[in-house]
Amino acid sequence: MPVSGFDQRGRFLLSDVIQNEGIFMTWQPTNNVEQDRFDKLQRLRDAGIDPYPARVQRTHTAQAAIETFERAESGNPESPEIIEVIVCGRIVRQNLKGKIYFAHIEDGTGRVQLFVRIDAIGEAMFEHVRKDLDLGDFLQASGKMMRTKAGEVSVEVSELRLLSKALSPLPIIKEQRLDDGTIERYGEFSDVEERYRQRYADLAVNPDVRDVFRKRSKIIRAVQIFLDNEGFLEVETPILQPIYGGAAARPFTTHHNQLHQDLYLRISFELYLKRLLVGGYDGVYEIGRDFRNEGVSFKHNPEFTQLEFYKAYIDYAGAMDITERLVAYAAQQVNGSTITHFEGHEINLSPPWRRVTVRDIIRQHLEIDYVEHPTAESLEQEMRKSGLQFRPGQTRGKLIEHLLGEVEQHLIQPTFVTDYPVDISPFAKKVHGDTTHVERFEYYIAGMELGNAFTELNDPLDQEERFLEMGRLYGEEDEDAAPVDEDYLRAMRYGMPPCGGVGLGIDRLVMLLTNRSTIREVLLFPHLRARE
RNA sequence: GGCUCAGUAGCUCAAUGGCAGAGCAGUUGACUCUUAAUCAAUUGGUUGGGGGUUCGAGUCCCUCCUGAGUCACCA
Repeated sequence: MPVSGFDQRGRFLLSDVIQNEGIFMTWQPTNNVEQDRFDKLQRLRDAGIDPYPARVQRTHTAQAAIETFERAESGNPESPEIIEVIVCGRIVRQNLKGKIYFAHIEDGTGRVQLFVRIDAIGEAMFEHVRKDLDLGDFLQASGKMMRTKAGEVSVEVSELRLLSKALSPLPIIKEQRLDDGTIERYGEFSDVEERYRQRYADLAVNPDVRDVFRKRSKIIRAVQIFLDNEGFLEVETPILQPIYGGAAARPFTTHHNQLHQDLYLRISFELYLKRLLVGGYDGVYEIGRDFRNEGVSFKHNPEFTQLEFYKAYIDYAGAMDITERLVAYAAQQVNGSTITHFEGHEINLSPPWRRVTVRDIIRQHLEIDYVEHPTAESLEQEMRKSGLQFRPGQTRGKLIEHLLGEVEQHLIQPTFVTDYPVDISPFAKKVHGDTTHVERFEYYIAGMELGNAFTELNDPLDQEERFLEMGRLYGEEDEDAAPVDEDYLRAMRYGMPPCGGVGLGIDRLVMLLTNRSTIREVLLFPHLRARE
């Protein structure tokens, strides 16, 4: 029945519509592999086999089936107790050998081999096994646990059910376990773009990738446990904000239709979390997504996961203490060690970390002492003399930040860089007796900034002045200059206890602890440009 | 956004401006203990899209798309 046009759901039907069990399909096999699989699907349906049944039974995971058998075997090596199992999983390797069929199926716990004899399941079913099963299909297998002559613990299958037919082929990876226990791979799915665009396929065939995200989950859990044990309260604050702030970044904007209100996706949690200290909590933290409408790079994604924590009655030195213990704890929990290996570097995360001022670190690496250059003009001149490339006409604070950027790549071992110029740090308290610097630190590991922290400014009048000063520095039209948050100032006027606050880029921490060189490798679905 | 590099079969990759190929997977056949199974035969391509140069373009030129690296940007 040749048809083209729009169907009821608005899908355009490009070609002949195939009617299949009452389902109208617009999908067509795109190559001979898919065509073959589609033919198999039809054959199974014609034989009365549902390729996508709803009911499933499972008594054991792959791992549990093997472990249960091995326990029984070690208890009675001669005639081990009979272990009946029903296991489920995806076919990741199959091998037909005449009238027997071997397959490895994989579930979330690992792989187990199926051993299928034609005598055990009957000729009709074995014919489907011979002809209609593919790598990627999901099976349910019932049978007794046994050990093959080659010594592999397997399920001797008495009943086999198809759970899900895979119409598109997963990229095949063959593996060989070498004598030393390492696994050698033959063939791979390594095209970076396709791996990110089809992360499901990447995860399905690359166990290393699955491990990264298991570790990511563990890291976040470790951070939560650590902070909970330190007496912090985990909270959630608005992602949709009428006024963005707490960082210098361009926001994403959106709109609430019924309220007729423009809203911003948050660029930080800072101003909401500190309102909670005003409210009487001694310590709060939030782990969540920040959104910044800026460039994408190996360490920047438009949305990224941030940890911020604030604790009353500590200053930035106390914040450093918590930070280094937190990171070391996470490393210990996920890797079993506070030593981590990143791109050839061995990095020791054990406290205490090196502490050095912005001024000293720049002096050490670039031989420029910005204190000797009290104006932007003078500092620019000095920077030009050193052959540095930079955008002219910036504030002195921005220039100092640029200098720090030049130093960043050298900070491999964990380093707290402290005492920042006041004009780039509107939420930090000034260093006692120094009106030009604030009690702030950023911390660097493996040449990457992991986070940023201050002795939080709790003087509402100073804060208001800083807001206004920022506005003057950035200019009205600069989106990086967040609007003055009057409600935040009102909160400050009720009184906020002295406190320290820390931000930590979770994605970068995951990069560090999993030895991945780009943020995209630790994001399940990194942002990519849409394909046309 | 600038610069550099890359895009060839489902996957991983070859191909001096001269017949678009291999391995894996797939298909057909053999095999009742395989495990990168093996053996025999075999299908599969708009070489990212469009344009140009040339007798002839995967290859050279222009342009667009996508990605990677790098710079710029990024409290």
